[in-house]
Amino acid sequence: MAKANKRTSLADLAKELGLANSTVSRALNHASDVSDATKAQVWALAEKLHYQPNSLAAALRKGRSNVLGVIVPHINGAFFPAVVHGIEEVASKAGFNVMICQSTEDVDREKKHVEALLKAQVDGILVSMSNTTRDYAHFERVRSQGTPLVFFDRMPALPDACGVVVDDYLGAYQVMEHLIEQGCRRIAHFAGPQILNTTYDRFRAYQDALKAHGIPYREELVVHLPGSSTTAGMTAMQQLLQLPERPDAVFSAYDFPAGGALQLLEDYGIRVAEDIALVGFSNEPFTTMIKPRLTSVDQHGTLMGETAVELFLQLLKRAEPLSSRRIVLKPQLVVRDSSLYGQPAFHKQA
Amino acid sequence: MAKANKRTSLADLAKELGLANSTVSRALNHASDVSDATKAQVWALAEKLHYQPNSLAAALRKGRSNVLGVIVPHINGAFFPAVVHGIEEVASKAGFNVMICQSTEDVDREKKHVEALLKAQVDGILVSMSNTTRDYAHFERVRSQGTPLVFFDRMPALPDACGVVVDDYLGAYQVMEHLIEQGCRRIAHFAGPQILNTTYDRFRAYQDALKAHGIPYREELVVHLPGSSTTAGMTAMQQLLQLPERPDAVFSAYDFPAGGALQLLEDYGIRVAEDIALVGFSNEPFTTMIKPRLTSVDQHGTLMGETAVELFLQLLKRAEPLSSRRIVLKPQLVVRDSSLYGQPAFHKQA
DNA sequence: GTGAAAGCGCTAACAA
DNA sequence: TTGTTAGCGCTTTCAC
Repeated sequence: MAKANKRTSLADLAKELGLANSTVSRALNHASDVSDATKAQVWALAEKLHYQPNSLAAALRKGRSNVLGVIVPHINGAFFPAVVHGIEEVASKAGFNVMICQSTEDVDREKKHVEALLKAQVDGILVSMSNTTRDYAHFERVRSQGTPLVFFDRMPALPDACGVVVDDYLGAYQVMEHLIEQGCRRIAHFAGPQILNTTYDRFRAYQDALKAHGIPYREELVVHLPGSSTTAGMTAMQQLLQLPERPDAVFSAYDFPAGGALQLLEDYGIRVAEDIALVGFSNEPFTTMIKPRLTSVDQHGTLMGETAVELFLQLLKRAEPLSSRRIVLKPQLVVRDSSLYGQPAFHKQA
Repeated sequence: MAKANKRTSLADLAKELGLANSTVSRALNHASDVSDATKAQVWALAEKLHYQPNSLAAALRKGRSNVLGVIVPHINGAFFPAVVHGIEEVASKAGFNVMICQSTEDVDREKKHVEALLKAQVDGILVSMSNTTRDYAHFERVRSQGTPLVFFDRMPALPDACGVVVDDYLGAYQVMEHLIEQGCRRIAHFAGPQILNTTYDRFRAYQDALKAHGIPYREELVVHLPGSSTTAGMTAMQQLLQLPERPDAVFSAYDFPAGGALQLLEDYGIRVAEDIALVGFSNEPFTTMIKPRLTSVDQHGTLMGETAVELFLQLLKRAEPLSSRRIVLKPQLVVRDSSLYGQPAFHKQA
């Protein structure tokens, strides 16, 4: 009877029912101009034969795939997974399937993913740049093809780029004001890659806040992290401890290095909070699990993802390439024990 | 000149060069039976016009998409991201693009993702089941369509299922032997969903190890976690502390609840390790950041992902549905401070 | 080494 | 309400 080796196609249904392909197509797509009887007939057979529409064929014909491509640097930690979650939530409600790709902080992969997504005829691309991305030609290509392109968190310095970011400058500035308020004056900074808007802004805020409060900027108090790992923070902290005069606070551009610093300080018998204040950035879940709990800045990852998709949906609607829109979310400073300078840390009391 | 509103197609190249579509197709695919001159010509024009092959069309025609679908319960924590990383590594080397979907522990989403992947004509599906999955009809459909299906970590109790798991039973058994060796006798267990092979096996090992060592099984020492979060562990620990006699050890089926328990114990002034041993499962990065550092079991996520893809590639080769293959990886007990019962914990010395 | 023609599975004019 | 027809962009026989 049925050919064993082949999936049933729309044409199979049509033939079996003596209907035209177009009628079956309309029936399956709940078109209004098909009799209920026919619809029922078609659907019944479709169920019976386990008919699976071929979305490739539909996409080819329609010129749109209902797929949204997403490129993230990685899915470690909690931030990008949160963004992805937000993206999926809104995208699926809007009828889009999401295709997630990791660049693993590698431009070449990023480029390859852009290519692949374009070839796969995705209806739009959401990107958070890798930290090795220097030129934006691959992004220009996307837009020149007319494919909506929305950045999130990490976006290039292009005047017409569209995207959602968090106000890293503000978040970092608040961290600094908080530390200064605590009485800290020799505040060190663990800096991230200066090529990224995010960590660049955090560094700028560090500098500006110092200046605004009449605290001299000391180059020796800034350590450029080779990565965002715990060990990177341990090495950085070690370097700071070599200084003739120890800093009284460290503002790390990421949480994990701050965690590493905390471990190292403990090894040296230096009490976090009491002897040295410590602040991270990202509000990773582990910040509440360590002692003392780590002060950090929340970036509202889920909201960012949701907003990015909404931006994409707007781009999709209008044909003109929409004047560059940059949505800026407010970060949130979350003060915990680690930054309460001079106060005995919680774990010493227990 | 060129129509502004349309991407250049293979046919455009052919027309422009006065060649047949087929020739251009062969040239682009580096076929051997095309003259080098023609190839060069075609490639030059392709570059010039920024030609992007339409992989949908190719897939439709060829009957294969070179896309591998992956469904994970979530990408929180470090385990599943590690698996995904392993998958991407091997898959991309084999020329496959990976499409990642999260079920968020929701069967309905899992089913929808299966459907979507099938419709998108993926060449195979890799799944780690959600913890709400009870029937496997949607998986049967995949295989009945002839699409290779490989499970990883969480797999259904189907005799012919193919997949890669870690030996959870062994890992848990080692945990128990370790604790018993430390002198623990009132060992509690934070149990995961018993519907999942993974957490079910961890629980079984808990029971079997007790029995093997002549330690009575006490129902009141087992708490079934409502989730794998920190707070779930705090609540569970609180429950255990209500008991007339406190346990001297807790083996948690997940790391995060163990972390939660640790926090709660600290609040109660109960010293982890010294007063009560604590062990988790998964070897999350945070386990080394807390004090005392948490003993755990590593599940080799990356290797699992790599292996899963290799299994998929094997399935793809042979036409027959390959006798069920179940690859079992050895877990690794990582002993840290938290389980050294009776010994003063590291954080008290500093 | 190249071309002509058919068709993957679906949708969308247009006609009836 | 349904059918006819054409074609999305590509690959693949089969000729030449």
